[in-house]
This record gives sequence, structure tokens and C-alpha cells, in this order.
Amino acid sequence: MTNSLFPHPDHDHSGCTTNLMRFADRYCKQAGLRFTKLRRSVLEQIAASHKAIGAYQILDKLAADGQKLAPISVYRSLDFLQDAGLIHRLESTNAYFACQRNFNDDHSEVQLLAKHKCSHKAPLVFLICEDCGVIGEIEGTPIEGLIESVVRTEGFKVDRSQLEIKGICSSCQNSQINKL
Amino acid sequence: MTNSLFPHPDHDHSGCTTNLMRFADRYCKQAGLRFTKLRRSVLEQIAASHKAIGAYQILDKLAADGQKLAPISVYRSLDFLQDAGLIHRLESTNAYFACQRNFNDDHSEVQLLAKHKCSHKAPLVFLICEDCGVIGEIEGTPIEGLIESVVRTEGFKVDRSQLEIKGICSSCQNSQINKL
DNA sequence: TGCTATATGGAATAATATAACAAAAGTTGG
DNA sequence: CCAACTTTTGTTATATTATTCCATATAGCA
Repeated sequence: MTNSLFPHPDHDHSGCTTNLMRFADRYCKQAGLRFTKLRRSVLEQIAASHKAIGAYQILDKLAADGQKLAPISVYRSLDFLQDAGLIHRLESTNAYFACQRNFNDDHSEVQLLAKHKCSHKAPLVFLICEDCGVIGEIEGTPIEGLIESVVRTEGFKVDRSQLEIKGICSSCQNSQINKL
Repeated sequence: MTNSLFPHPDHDHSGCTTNLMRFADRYCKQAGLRFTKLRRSVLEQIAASHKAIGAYQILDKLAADGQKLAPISVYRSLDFLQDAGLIHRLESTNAYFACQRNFNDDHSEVQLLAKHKCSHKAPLVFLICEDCGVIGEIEGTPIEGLIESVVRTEGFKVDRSQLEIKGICSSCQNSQINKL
């Protein structure tokens, strides 16, 4: 929980993209996953912003780039990317976005396997700006322990969990003030 | 957070249903909402269990009861019921279930308006059994404060939030053991 | 190389949800 | 009660999201 949980609209995004694609390449190699051309191009579309994007939007963008696919091809890649923990799905909007951890972190010479897989057992917590659509991902919150404890009192065996928090990010709050 | 957050499969459900429908009647009256025949019959289908049920399942059940509707009619009723806080929607499975508070509480002679509306500003927390499909709803967890605080450090203005926790309920864990 | 598992292509269709407009029913003020 | 108005429901069509099924291609390996 150190720096920049919620990406600022004015940040230089090219670094994010590079970082993420580099991570994906290296992570898949270490994990023995096949990061194919198709999967790569789907991820590139998602990594192009911090917003969540629909499957058919991805389809359209790829078609515009000359890569015409059936929906199923995109969905298959999305499944792969999700299983690999490279992207997440917003359940409330049926949209997909890149895992922020892979944007932010410096992955230089780490054992990516342990680093990444582990963290995905934790509850997912997302901040969703209803104005600009940007997603922030929070990790290491005390919510994790709370879920465990609250749930243990019920004898409920947790598999996975996802918290989606909707609202307005600080940048959008500011620009709304300016508009008045 | 006192009693029976997660409904036991063997409980007598008829009391739950009665309780809920009675609450709905009285709540809508107090709130000046029109609890029409259609809306009532949709809620009855949902209140028939503690499981989440899809819109088209509701449609089918009503059709089986001789009430043939267009999908839009069901969706309109679902919107109404959700706005009234009588049901919730599971985002991860596109399914609807009755607000557990209305099953559990004794609503005898209370000001239902304040009691109910207020509690719906809080984050929603659901336990979803992936085996039997039953939903548990948790209120008053410390998660509420955490969301607020975590989010305030980001300057993010929260509108609403929903936490969906998937796993296996204790009853199902026991019956799985028996099957081995 | 040939065998096998995995990934992709392609067509059709399923499942979930909404748009647009007309008709009916409830509400309010005379 | 009537008339004007608002809200709800009916009807038809269509949009959006996702999957099934089967054929083909490609990668990894004995």
C-alpha cells in the first residue's frame, strides 16, 4: 500500500503499458504459460488504459486494427488472462481491466511466480470512478483479515472474494468543481 | 451481527416468506411506494428461497403459474424492488435474492422507513455458497469503517459498494464429508 | 517424424437486458 | 364524477454479453 493506488489522469501511461507487457512476457515464461499472439494483442488493448473495457469493445478495436475475430476468441483470451492474474473482471459492469500491480511494480529481477500468484489469494478490492471510468486496485488492506474472521465465525470456507467500490475519484471531483 | 447470518438448509422457510412479504407490504405503504400485483408476484418468487435466482427463472416460474410476461416486465419489477431495498443483485452471477434483513427481523411496530433506508447506505456484504447457492447477508461489520478510511486516504468519494464472498457454507462442508 | 495436447477459426445460438411506443390503471384537483 | 396528469404495464423488437460445437492449426514431446 505504498504509492499511487489510483492512477492520475495526467500520468504518462506509456510506462505503465511497457511495464505490464514486460511483466506478462516474463511471468508467463516463468509459469510455463503460453502467451500467444492473440492473447498478447487482447492484453495490449486492455493495457492501453486504466479504464475497464468490454469484450466487444476489445473486439471492435482489434477489428479496427485489421484483426477480425469471433467473440469467442476474445473471451478465450480473457479467460486465460484472468486465470493468469493479468487482468480482472468488474462484475458490476462486465468489463475487464489490467491488474494494477503489474502496472505499478518494478519487476526487475524477482521470482515473479511466488510474488504474483500469492497475492491473488487475497480478496480483490477495486475503486471504480463512475465519472471517468478509471479503476484503482487496493491490496494489503485490513479488509483481508476481516473477511477471514467474519467468515470463520460462520464456518464458511472462503474461495474468493471481490469488493467493488463505486464513486468519484478525486480528480473528477476537482474538475466537477471547476465546471460550476 | 447477532443471530443466524447464514440460513440453515433445514430451517422452516415459511416463516421467512411471511415475514418478508409482510415487511414489503408495510414498508411500501409507509414509503408511499406502489407495491403492485406484478411486483408482489415477482417478489414472491424471489422470497421462495434464500438462493439467488435469475430474471428468466422468475419469468419461467411465473409462466408456469399462468402469468405470462415479457422479460421487460420482470426487469422493471426487479428495478423497483432493488430501489426499495427489498432485494439485492449478485453482480457475479446476474441473480437476485431477497434482502436477508427483511427475512430475519421482527418488524412488529417499528418505523420501517428509517430502519430500512438507513442501513442501505452501508456497504453490502454477501456470502455465496457455491454448492447450494444459498446467500448470507452480513451487516454491521467493521468492513464498513475500513472502506471509508481506506477510501478517504485516496480522496475517493464513495457512492456504494458491494462485497461478494464465494465459498462453501458449513452445511455443505458437512454433507461433502458424508459423501466420502 | 508422428502423437498428443493445446490453441484458434468459424458458425450458430444461448443468456441477459433494454428501447420505444401504446394502452391501462392509479392519483389529484376541479 | 370528470378531466388532466402521472405511473405502471403490455407488446414488439432489438441490444449486449457470453457460450456450444465442431473443424483446423499449432506447439511440445516421445
